[in-house]
Amino acid sequence: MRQKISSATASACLSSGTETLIQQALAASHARRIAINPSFLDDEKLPEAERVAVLQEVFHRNIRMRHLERLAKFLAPVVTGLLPPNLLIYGPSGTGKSVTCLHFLSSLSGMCTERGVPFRYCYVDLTTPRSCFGAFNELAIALDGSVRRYRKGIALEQMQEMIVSGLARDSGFVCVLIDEADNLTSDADIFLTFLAKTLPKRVPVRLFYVFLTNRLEWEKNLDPRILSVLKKQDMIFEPYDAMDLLEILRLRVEKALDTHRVEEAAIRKIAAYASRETGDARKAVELLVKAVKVAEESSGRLTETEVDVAEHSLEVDKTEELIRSLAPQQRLALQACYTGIGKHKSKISTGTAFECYRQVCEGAGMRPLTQRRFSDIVSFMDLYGLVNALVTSKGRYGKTRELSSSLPRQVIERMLDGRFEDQHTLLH
DNA sequence: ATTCCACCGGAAGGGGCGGGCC
DNA sequence: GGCCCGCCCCTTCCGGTGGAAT
Repeated sequence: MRQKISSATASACLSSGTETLIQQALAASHARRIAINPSFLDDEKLPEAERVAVLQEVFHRNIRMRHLERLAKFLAPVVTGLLPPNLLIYGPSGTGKSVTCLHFLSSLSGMCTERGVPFRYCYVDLTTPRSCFGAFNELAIALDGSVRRYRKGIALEQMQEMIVSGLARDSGFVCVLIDEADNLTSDADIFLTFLAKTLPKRVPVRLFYVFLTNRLEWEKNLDPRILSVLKKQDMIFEPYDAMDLLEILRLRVEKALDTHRVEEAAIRKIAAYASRETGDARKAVELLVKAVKVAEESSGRLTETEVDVAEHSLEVDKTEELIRSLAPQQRLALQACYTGIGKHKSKISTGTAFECYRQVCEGAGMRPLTQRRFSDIVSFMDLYGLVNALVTSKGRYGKTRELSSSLPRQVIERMLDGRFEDQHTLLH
């Protein structure tokens, strides 16, 4: 019915002048536009020079000053020709570890050039988990400055030779910044031994390393011999507090948005949300972007209301994304749990949920997993907050986990309607 | 105090698969 | 390109458990 009407209006529009409609839509969206310069909301889209300029400005606003001071204390000897210690920097994601270090190293490099001290730095990004081979690959690419990737299947020794020969012609100081160093999945020891022992002996340059990690316990899993060779200094980056986040957000707002349409209270609220959660600056900017989008689609002003709406919809987006990324069996299990919870109007036991799951599997034409495995999946979903699973004892009637809902109603409805299914089947 | 339920969750082992290595 | 190792997913088995019922 609804479809009929909409197709009827559509054909009417076509005949009566689609162009007018498009113009109207454009004018309306223009009138509500807040993001004048949206690329400033996404660092990835900025050209290198602009990105550096934005960073300069961030650091001019007394953000991360203490950390810059400490970095300077450790690394400044380079300018006078002394080899600084290696650094290990801890801090949760989104606390600006990489950004601060890159900014600092770029300034340091500038000073060294002025004073005629040969210095360069390179950035090894292990954000996506890498094996030992992958790490060598990244390092080789970072050192020789090319974009090519070395072919898989080369022996590790050969990779090491390439790295050595890449540095053989160099002289002066080289700083290697290794981001997310804890992401080495296998044989981290081989990689680090090479960095700490082999490489410095075999190349004429004077090497020092800065490792970044967000796991405090990383160091404990390492071979103590490597640690002693590294002779490193430790530093900690705390999460941003609300005031820092507010400064960062204000800068973005000034650069990217129409400030007349943005209320200060809204920005404060975003900063408060983000600092209450993890103090992650990326998340704060993400929320700002969403709020701007919400505002542009509705009132055309960014106020606290838009921030609340954006916060909620971001939450929904995240859980829906999580559900979409589940393996088929996990998704069936999740569906079964919510079918069961819906049917019984209350908490259900693992046994009941498993029964539902068997039926759902039958409906979907899939072989059900064992109850043991199902139980593991429930634990997993509990861990990720997709269901609440509380272990309770019902005395003589056994011990079980009570499953209850933990998702917003609209997400459950969409899931049970099978609306996530479509995209999944399209993918396959 | 003891029994007993209904499941928890650890351990071990098999099969499949992808990535590292040559 | 092909081999092989290690990892992941899954099953099977089984001892463990908190508290209502007896």
